Amino acid sequence: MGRWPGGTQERLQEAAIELFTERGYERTTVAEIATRAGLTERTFYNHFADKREVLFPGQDAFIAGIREAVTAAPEEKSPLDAVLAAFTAGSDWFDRHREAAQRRRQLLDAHADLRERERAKVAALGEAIAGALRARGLPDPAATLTASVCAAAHQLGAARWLADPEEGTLAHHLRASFEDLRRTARTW
Amino acid sequence: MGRWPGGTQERLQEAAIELFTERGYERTTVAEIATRAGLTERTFYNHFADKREVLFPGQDAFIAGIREAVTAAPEEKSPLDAVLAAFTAGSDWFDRHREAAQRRRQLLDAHADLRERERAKVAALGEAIAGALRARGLPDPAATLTASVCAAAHQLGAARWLADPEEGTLAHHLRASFEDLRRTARTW
DNA sequence: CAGATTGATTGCAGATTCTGAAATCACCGT
DNA sequence: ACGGTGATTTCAGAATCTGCAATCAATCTG
Repeated sequence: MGRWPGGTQERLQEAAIELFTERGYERTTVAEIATRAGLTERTFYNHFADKREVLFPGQDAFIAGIREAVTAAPEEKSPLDAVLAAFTAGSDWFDRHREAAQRRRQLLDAHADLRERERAKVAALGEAIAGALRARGLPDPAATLTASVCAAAHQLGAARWLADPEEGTLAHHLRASFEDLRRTARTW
Repeated sequence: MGRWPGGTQERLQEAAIELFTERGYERTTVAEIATRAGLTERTFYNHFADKREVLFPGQDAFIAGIREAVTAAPEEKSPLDAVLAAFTAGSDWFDRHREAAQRRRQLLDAHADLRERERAKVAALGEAIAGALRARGLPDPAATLTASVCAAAHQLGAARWLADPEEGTLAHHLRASFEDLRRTARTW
């Protein structure tokens, strides 16, 4: 639609990652990001709620997708299996963007502000899963606790996926983490 | 310690809670909080890293206390029991401040900014527990997963404690939540 | 007791984040 | 050609947060 070159969000994200990598998160201003992308500061805020959000593109859509996948999972599946299936369903997209994910992770690790936002996203993922599990008929407190631990297992799996020198798939590491979870839970 | 009236942090916290309750979080400025406490905006920032932090007094000390208690727990205790004991150890302090905790919770529930900070604190608690469990000899990934689920159970117990019309103790609700956790985990 | 020290508070300047409202711009259908 | 549409821009401004120097009163020191 528009005479403006498309991919505005993408250009802003790329500019942001470049600048954050060059000078660090705090030392780059939103105005600088926008300028590098050939846009203005105000346009940045038309696309992202705040400065941090530029590093979490599509997270809300991802969470919504997980919610729907869990809700729509076959009834006979156990809660954990339903969530694991939802996680692995679109995981090859991440496999195709492994390198970008690694760069992003370095940035998150280096700045407390960004880690705080990430933890909020993880918590939001957990709450979304909890809602979906309740919709499947799992009552509280099981829904809340199961959802929290699934979100934790997802974090664990993603961390191992990024750290794996063999470059195994995300789906593989997610399955392994859920297996570890079951093993660990038996000791509780 | 000084000619200035003591309890500066406490006065700022009370002023903040009052104003947040009256007009909401976004609609009160740091300058207003400081003025109501008889201080200046700059002094507020001498005591709190940012505007949100005024609603999380002593959280870092609390987390440090849990870390130490878990680390120092008797070796024969299971990880879950060690964490539960750490949680319940100082929980009567909260019982004595139940009403304040409820007011605080209402504020957190009403403002996404504040919930984000809370989730970050919960995550920090989880990471502290994970470190303590590793120090006790529990290897990863069990340490990470156990710590996450303990933090989740703590949240659950605290929520029930605040919602309980019978006003049962926090320790009681924490034990109940850990019991629910074990029960739920058996179904995984 | 005068003087130095200390620690908390203050004043001020300024960069930066984020918002609201109105204006601009070019594509698109009619 | 003309108006609608959606994205971008411009502008003004409030609020957050930081750095630095100054102030102030209590306490320590000789």
